[in-house]
Amino acid sequence: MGEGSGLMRGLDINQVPSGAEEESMEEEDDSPNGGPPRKKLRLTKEQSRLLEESFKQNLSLNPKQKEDLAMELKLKPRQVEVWFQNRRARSKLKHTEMECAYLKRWYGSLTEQNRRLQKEVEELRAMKVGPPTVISPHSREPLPASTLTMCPRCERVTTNVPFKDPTRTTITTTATNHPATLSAKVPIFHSRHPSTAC
DNA sequence: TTGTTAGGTGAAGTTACATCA
DNA sequence: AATGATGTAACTTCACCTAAC
Repeated sequence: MGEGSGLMRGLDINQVPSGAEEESMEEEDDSPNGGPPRKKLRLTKEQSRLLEESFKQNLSLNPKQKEDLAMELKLKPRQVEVWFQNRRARSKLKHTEMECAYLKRWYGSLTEQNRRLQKEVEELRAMKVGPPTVISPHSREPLPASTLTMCPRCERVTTNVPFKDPTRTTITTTATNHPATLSAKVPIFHSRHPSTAC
């Protein structure tokens, strides 16, 4: 349905940066299907620079902007359009790759955090001494070890409130800031206990 | 007001060519 | 010189939106 089918079929785009091609650029390529192989334009440095500059200002162009830019670059509007489409795609791909890398780091961090906490749980269990020594800031009462968690940034043990099940042995972390629901934002630690806690 | 149609556009995926190691 | 990898211009298809009717 889009302009791609039919309209642009067989419309080979060869850059002819001579100025006299404005006319010929508008007409369809007379090569039939299966005709001569399509040539591939390589944009000049200056063209790329201008396109990039324009892209920084607008991620997409309206018809007038497209026309003007094409005129300025001595390209067809369609070429400018295609360039912007591909540029947006590259931009998105890059962002996705960065997000993927971030998630991998986050996963690694969580794995490490989990490992430390498991170790701590084991240690606390092994101690088998009476009541834990951590005092709740709220009730002023000693807290069970299972309510404790550790901030991986400051390495301090903090409480995992609200506390409901004293028999629970696994330590859960609140996932309200899961990065999958964010868009490449950083940070997750300290989410439950901001400035004052650490 | 609602439904239909055509045209325009963007996203996603693919193809094909140019370039380079 | 031949070749495989890579980058990217160009293409295809689909979905969505909007204006005209």
